[in-house]
Amino acid sequence: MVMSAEETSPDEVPAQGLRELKKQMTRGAIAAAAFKLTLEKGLDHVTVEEISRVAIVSPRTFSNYFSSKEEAVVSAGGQDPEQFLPAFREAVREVPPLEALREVFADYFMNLTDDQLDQIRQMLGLVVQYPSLLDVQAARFGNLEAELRGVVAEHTGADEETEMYPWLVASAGIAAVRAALRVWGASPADGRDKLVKLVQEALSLFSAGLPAPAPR
Amino acid sequence: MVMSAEETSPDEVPAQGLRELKKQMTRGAIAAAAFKLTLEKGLDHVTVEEISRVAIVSPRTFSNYFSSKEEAVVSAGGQDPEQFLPAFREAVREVPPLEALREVFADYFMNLTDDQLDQIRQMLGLVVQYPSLLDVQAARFGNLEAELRGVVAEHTGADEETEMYPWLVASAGIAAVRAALRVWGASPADGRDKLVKLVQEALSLFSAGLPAPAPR
DNA sequence: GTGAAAGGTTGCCGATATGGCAAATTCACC
DNA sequence: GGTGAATTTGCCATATCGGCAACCTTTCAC
Repeated sequence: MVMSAEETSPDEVPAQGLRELKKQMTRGAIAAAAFKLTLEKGLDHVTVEEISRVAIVSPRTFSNYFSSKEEAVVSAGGQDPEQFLPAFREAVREVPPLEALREVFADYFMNLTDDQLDQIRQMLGLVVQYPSLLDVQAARFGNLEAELRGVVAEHTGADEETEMYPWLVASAGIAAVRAALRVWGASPADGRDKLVKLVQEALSLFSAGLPAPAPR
Repeated sequence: MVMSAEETSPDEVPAQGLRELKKQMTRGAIAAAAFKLTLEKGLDHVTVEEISRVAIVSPRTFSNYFSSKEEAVVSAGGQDPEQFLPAFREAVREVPPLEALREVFADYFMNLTDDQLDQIRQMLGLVVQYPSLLDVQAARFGNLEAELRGVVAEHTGADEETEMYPWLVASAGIAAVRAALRVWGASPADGRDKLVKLVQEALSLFSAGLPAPAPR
């Protein structure tokens, strides 16, 4: 009989060893190079070739990982769906979906390092400056939204094809994060705590039905 | 003395005459060609050159109007921000923002022709089939969202830079439309009325704070 | 009308990007 | 250590992106 094949090592081997690790490092190196060069020289003075040179890969390899320089730049922000899904899956079993989103996102932002926060600020700047980056970022958020939607559908038993609830909840979660990031990004003095507070506030507003503010 | 210069004709001259009109026709012809060819041959078997040939313009002119074939295809869907903004501006003075969105979108979908509805269904199919089209469509929705947000901010006196409310309301409006479209698109038998009903229902759910459905 | 200015379209073309294919290299596993 | 699978790379054909200048059409003032 053959054993389960993942029993090789006791500790932290990601999935299948060196191979996967190097792939992540390559991807990270390319993304980091793209991000750094864009900050330095502006998006349109950066070419795939130069990014590849800095990341020490061939241009052909760049294409294996990203389909455009914009994608590489934006992906330097982190925030892959995998970052949130397990925690969300867990949280949604304990509390209502919107509440679960609040927990998961607050937790994520609360535990960022200072460097990561700085990077997010820089990314916000780039995204505001270059519409093409904004579009790519929107696409990334769209992917995350789709994953969240799937979890909501799975958990509540609602069919994505015929019920809007999963769509609306997932959209609300993403919208909360985006709004919080943008407003936070506008105040350079604000730190991690403020960002967390904004995210929670945004989701609370959704829970409250987005009441219209008092007219002036 | 010179008169106001727009008094030329009694009826429907769009803005500044033939020039603008021809531009819109050119844009429409390119978009229609791109859409039609994509339906017939699939996105990746369509080139800018072919689209241009069908639309009877030079490839160079294609570039003057669209920055990619994806953009041309998606823009065939209509739904430019200009379609909604005036009505929304008006409605938001009478009722709360979410309610205004409900009115405006319901009104828009209710008054579509059958041909337009068919086209929307076809576009939904393409967007589901080709992720790159989905991304471009998301970008377009993003533009509309930004315009709506501006109106909300202007009307409520909330500063987009420092307050999340305009972001959240505009996001909810777009999310409602997207969810309604997708769910509607999954049932080929449903007509205009159903779509309108879905949009209204989605916005009602937002107003109600997205209550979690009863667990099963 | 008529002529001049403004705006749109096009051809030309270089810089880049995209992605198939096969050879070369690297890693996993026995 | 050796073998098979996965990754990287070079080569290269096709396609896109846009600057520039010439050409054509509409607008506007007289």
